Amino acid sequence: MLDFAHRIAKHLEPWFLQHQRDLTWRRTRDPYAIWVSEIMLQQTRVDTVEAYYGKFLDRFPDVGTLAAADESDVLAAWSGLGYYRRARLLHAGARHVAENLGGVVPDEPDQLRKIPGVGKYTAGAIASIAFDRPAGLVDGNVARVLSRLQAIEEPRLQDASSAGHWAMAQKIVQAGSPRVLAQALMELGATVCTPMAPRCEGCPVRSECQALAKGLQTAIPAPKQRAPSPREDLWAVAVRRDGRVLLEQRPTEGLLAGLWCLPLIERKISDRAGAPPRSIAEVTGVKVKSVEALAEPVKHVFTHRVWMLWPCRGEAAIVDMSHQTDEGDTPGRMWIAPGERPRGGIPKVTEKVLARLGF
DNA sequence: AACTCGTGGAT
DNA sequence: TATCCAAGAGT
Repeated sequence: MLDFAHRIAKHLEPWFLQHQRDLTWRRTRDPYAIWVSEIMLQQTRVDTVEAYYGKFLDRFPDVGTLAAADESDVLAAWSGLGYYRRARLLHAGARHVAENLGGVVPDEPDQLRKIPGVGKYTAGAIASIAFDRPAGLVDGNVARVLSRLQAIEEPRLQDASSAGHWAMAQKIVQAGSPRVLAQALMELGATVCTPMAPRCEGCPVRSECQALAKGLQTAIPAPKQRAPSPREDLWAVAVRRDGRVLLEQRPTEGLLAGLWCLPLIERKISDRAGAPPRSIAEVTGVKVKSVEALAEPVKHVFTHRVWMLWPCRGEAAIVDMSHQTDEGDTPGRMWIAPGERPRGGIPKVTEKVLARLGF
């Protein structure tokens, strides 16, 4: 008589081999390429990653190339993908592997964990998927699948940090091909055992599912409540000079750290009659005259806050040309023409506002 | 341990 | 429209 983990594995392996989606990163066994895919896929949907993955690998085809690259170029390739710290950590990780490991991606989870940006999940994913090592992994999909299969109703035991899930995932991937089973657990969660309306009719392990037996498949896992996002109203100041617009680099800490945005200035309640304040007399060291509000605000929703960006236009006053450098301006400051973009990271929110302004 | 960090699709 | 949350990691 097979134990639970072996019964799951027995059903899951043939199901995955027949029903898996054709995803670009499943066409390679290059550990570096799989590593890149896992970083991109953190908290990010498959369809979104597909739009970036091939271009990124074309640009940075191996560890050495990525390690030797400038961070600004890595961020440029990541622009629009979000969670930009991932790009910096991936870059640092490539340097770690190039400098300390001879450019060879390790196959042991303990060694993988030492790579910047590689946590418990990603270490298990690279070890199992790239090297077929019996390393368990628990992401949001696996946590949901295992919670339902075992009808775990305690919220603390449902999420991906649960030690019980890690132990069970380990047992399951060891009961067959780790490479197949690790991906199969996630694929099941992504395509069948979905959060909202699980397709239990087509589930290869429905005979093992205690949640289904108890009618709890939509009650598990319990929905987690999140605090409402505060709204921030900001003036997005388009300072123009000679047909160009001013971008500035955000602070090195916090939201959109180090990325290129239009200068943003708090829009106070007292401003809301419609006019930008006279306090926008200087932006990023550039003197501004004749500030005028433009059209509707750009709404941008982050995980923990909402930005309402109110575009306004100002003409640059006489600029002190001693600020000019060979790169074109002061570090952290850039004038761009329509269609032009600086090296470095540009978040989607910047692109939204630039599009509104015709840049 | 709770919080931070982007974006977009599904419902 | 509002809400959830996705192949998480670092602090």
